[in-house]
Parts: sequence; C-alpha cells; structure tokens
Amino acid sequence: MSTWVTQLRKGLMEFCILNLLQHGESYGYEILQSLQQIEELVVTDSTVYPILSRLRKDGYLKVQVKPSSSGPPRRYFSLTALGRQRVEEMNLYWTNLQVGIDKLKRGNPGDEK
Amino acid sequence: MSTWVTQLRKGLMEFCILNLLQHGESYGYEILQSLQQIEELVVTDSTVYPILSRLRKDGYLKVQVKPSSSGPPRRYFSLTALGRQRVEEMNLYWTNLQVGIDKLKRGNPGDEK
DNA sequence: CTCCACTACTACGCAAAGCAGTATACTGGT
DNA sequence: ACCAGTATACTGCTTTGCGTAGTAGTGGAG
Repeated sequence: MSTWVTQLRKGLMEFCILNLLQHGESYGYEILQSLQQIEELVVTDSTVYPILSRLRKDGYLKVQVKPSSSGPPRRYFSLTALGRQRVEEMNLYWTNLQVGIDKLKRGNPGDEK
Repeated sequence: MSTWVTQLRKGLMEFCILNLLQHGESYGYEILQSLQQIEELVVTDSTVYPILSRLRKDGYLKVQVKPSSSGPPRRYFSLTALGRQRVEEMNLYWTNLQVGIDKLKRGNPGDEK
C-alpha cells in the first residue's frame, strides 16, 4: 500500500473502530470484517487487535467474553461512557477538519479575493 | 495536542500542502501561515519543512530560489507534473474515504437493513 | 486424523509529526 | 556601530501507531 495511505490511517483506524462500536458491541474478528468491507479501510487483524487493547486500557471500551460455537471464545467490546464522549469529540474534529481542508482546496480563506 | 490528532495528521499534512500548492507556487514560511489559518491544521515550521524536502526529493515539487526584500532568500515550491497527478490521486482517495467513513457511521453497508 | 475457517495475540521495524535548537538576512532603534 | 526583532530555512531526537510476519487454540468437514 502506498506510504501516504499508510500514514493517513494513523489515528483513523481508532476513529473508525470507535464509530463502528456506536452501533453496539462487537468482537475483534467481526470488526475486522466490517472494516474490510470498505475498500479504503482494509486492515489486518494485527492492526485491529492492538487498537482494541489500547482503547480498553485507556477506558474507552469494556470487554465481555462469550463462548463461540465455531471457534475460541469471542471478546465482545462495547463503548464506555468515556468512549462515547470520545467518539463525539472525534466526530466533531473530523467534521471541522473536512471543512478546513475544503477551504484550503478552494483558495485561501479570507486571503486575496 | 491530543494524541489522536497528532496521529491523524500523519500523511494529512503532506496532503494539505500539496493541495495548497495547487493554487500556485509558494515558500515554506508562507505555506506555514496559510495552514495556520485553519485551526484544525495548526503546525510549526519543523513539521512543514521536512515535508517540503521530502516531496521535493520524491519529485512532486520543484524549487526556485528568489531573493526576499525582508529576509533570507525564499525557496519557492511548485508542483511538478508528477505532483499534480499525485494530488489528484490523493483527492480521490480522500473523497472515497469520507464516503466510506460515512457508511460506517450510519450502519454497516449492505449488512442488516 | 488432517485441514481449514474462526478467533485472538505479540514482536519488531518504519515513517511521520512535534519539540527544541541552530543559522542567516534584513530592518529599525539607540 | 550595535543590538533586538522578525522573516526565512533547516536539523536532531523522541513518540506513536500502522504493517508484516509469526504464534496459538477451537471446532467442523473430509
């Protein structure tokens, strides 16, 4: 994958995963599949699991283990209150960022006219 | 600045600078000021200059030195053909990415309805 | 029994942003 | 002439997250 995409993803993956979990709990493998459905976001499990661990350690996610009928027990992650708050902050930043970049693309904001 | 923003910026700064240069040549100091006008993008020169060097080394930018009446000579950067091509690729990816993330936010694409 | 899909995890390397420091040219005040 | 301040450019070193590759255990199909 091109370097710029690799770099752009930093932070983005976390953002995506948190947004995904807004729809309810899920486990690593499933999250992985969901992300893979979006071409621009394809990742491997070795990218996803560390993020989940980190988010949990930082108190944004909580885990609940449930047995699976087709493999090892699943670890279901869901947002904590802190996590929900964080997603909102991130979404706000993301929105503003898009506005900012749009400005930048169509000419300098309040510069020459 | 929060970690996630720091991380999110990776790759993004390059993207922004290239987009800025689509409006014509500019030099480091000026580019810096332009970026600073957008709150979500504030950077320091030590972030901008390495990117400019890199982009030049990779053939996306070309440089032309011109004397300044109020300081050391300015190094004007402008897009090469390769650079213009790259901006377009990036913009395409960026657009698709936004679509993808939007999908992800409003529920899984083609999943349950 | 063996292979494969499901599920989870870890170690190491790389690349980019951020902080802090260096360097040079010009301008204005004393 | 000197010094301060601003315009302009650059370079370590650190931090952090993604990517690659490898490990490991369960359950079902052949």
